[in-house]
Amino acid sequence: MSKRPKTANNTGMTGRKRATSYDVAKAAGVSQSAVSRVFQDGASASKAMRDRVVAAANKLGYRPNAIARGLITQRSNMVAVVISKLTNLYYPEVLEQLTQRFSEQGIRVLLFALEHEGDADKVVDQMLQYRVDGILTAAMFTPGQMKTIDNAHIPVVFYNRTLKNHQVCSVRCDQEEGERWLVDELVRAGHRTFGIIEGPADSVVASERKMGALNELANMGITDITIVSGEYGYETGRECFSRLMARRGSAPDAVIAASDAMAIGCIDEAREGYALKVPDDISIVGFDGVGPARFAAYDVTTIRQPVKRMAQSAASMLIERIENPDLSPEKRAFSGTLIRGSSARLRSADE
Amino acid sequence: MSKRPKTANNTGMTGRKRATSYDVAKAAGVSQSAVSRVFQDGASASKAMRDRVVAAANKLGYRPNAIARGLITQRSNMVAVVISKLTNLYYPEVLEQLTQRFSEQGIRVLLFALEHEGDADKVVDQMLQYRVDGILTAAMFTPGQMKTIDNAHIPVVFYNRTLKNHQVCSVRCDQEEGERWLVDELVRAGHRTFGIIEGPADSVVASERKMGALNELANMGITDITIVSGEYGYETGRECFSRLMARRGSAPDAVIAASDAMAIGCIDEAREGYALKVPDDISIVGFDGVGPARFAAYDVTTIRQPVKRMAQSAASMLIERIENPDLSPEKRAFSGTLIRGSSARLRSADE
DNA sequence: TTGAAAGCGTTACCAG
DNA sequence: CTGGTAACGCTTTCAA
Repeated sequence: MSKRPKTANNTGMTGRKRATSYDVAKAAGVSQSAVSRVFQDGASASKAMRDRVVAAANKLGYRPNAIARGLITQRSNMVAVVISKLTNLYYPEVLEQLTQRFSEQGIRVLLFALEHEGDADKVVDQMLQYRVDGILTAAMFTPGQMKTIDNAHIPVVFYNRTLKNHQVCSVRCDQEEGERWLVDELVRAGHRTFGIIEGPADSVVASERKMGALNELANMGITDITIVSGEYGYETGRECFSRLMARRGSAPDAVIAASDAMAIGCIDEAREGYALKVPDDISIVGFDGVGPARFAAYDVTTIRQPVKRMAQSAASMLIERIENPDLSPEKRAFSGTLIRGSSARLRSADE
Repeated sequence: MSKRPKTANNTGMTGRKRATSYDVAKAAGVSQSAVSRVFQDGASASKAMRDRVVAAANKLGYRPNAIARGLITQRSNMVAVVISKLTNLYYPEVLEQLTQRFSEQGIRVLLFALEHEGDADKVVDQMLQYRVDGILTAAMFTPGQMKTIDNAHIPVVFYNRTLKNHQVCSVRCDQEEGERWLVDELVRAGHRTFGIIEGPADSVVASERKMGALNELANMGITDITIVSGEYGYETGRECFSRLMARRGSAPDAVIAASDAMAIGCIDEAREGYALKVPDDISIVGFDGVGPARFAAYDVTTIRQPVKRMAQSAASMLIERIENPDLSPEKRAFSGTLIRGSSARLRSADE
């Protein structure tokens, strides 16, 4: 008989409390350690013992307490996933892939949804309190936040972001390359005057895209460029297009939008507000290759990110770092795919 | 000096391990219980003590271990959120609202993303192991799963679903009422022949919508009805519309689709595949009122669910049940709003 | 207000 | 292979 002070509900399982390994041990007539081993992976337990324990456990509805396990093993088997604007059309797919991949590896996802990329301060504290084994973030951290996280020795993987002056793991789509392709195609198809619809200021992705486009436009000797900016999203896209027209007086040959959602907004505003035909009167391109970009009414010319591969790569990278904390930082960049939709006048692919 | 067997890293904080309340206590020259109290809500601690502890804690980068706390308090402060198809256009907004609301209350979200509604079996086990305080689910549970959950005394709130023969909490949008409105409007505007694009078979929401529409069509004496079915989503919508046309030979007056995404698919297929003008030749309506339904090229006539209110209501309902487990089950039904888009020929609102 | 000590439900280590 | 016992880091009586 165990010397351990008994728990309050040993009087017949009528209580509200859940069964513990002690309850199972008693019911099966074995030691508590034995029960523990039966529910572990590399267990050493005879078949006979295993059967008795499992039977007792089932009868009592016993499940190992992952919280208690985490306390002793120093592994919560939870990772934090940080995402800024969940309604972004693009992130749901990322999130789905991530949770799926983590879940295959027996890792649970603690979700932190930020209103804006800058809101990370409170959540960093939460993540640390919950002792997540790793962090996968699609939002920026400040140097101070990174220091806090590093001090706690928690591996971090950035998704489509990176931190300057700081060695970090990241998985990203090469935004600049993508913009370069778009610009090249547009210029070679004869476009000479450009509008650029820039994304929100606090988004690194947005500024990479803008710089990528601007640099390549400069390379190609294009100088007639008008830039307007706003949040991501459809409504903003429409409004930005109006501002663009107001600023220029007439339509540019092509508009490069920071996201598909903005591109779609531009297309609608061009058609409805200015009676422009897309792509006959104006070419409009986006970025991401998300679902609605494929809707027939838009069929946006865009760069599709290999979301699935990126997400899986990011998850694997984080898991590796959790298992082996001394791995050095690594950056993986994926190329997007040019989607020749019908929202831009490009030369045909085989030309 | 504490009698407690010291931890391995008391030799000067150079180790990799995180600071514990013992470390802080030693650094501040107080007892460990004191540290604990300083980091609690209804604490009783003198200002002097509080200051010393906080100072020491900051120096050591101490954060209370939420896992250990959960073990002793029997409250993980985590809820499970179960969502079936995250890429559904509709769920991201729900998820964003939920996490926001929970986070305000100091509750963390453990996300379980299912591929299909039927995949809940493995995740139920996980939720129980992690001792979540409550479950909010936008996927169905089997009676067996519910029994498991009930045995563990974990409160559950269903989102847009309910369980027959089982008293459960739920928050839903009245799908049948919504379909009734759509049907009424369409019939009163003169539509007499109908196509119904049904959602996936394992979705309760989908079948409620279908039944709502069928019942009201019967009430209105409409008999010319063709039903085709498929998964939710744009591509399926297009394909379903083709099948509908093939089955009927000619276009019906109106098509009632199970979701906005399917409605959008129908619109594109009607236009591109059959050269039909929407809404002149055919009226097409959807359900949900999600973002892309508002894109100008579609402007879907639909029922908008009050997602924000629903999500907040669901979160509150669950929190109440966590705080007071004996509250009786409660069902809340919200009415949607008819959005008079331009994808259907309705009479004007003030007629 | 403060401190000592007893758990919370596991896993890890160590004899047998 | 099995059982006993010491942590894991915290909250919670209970005395002082």
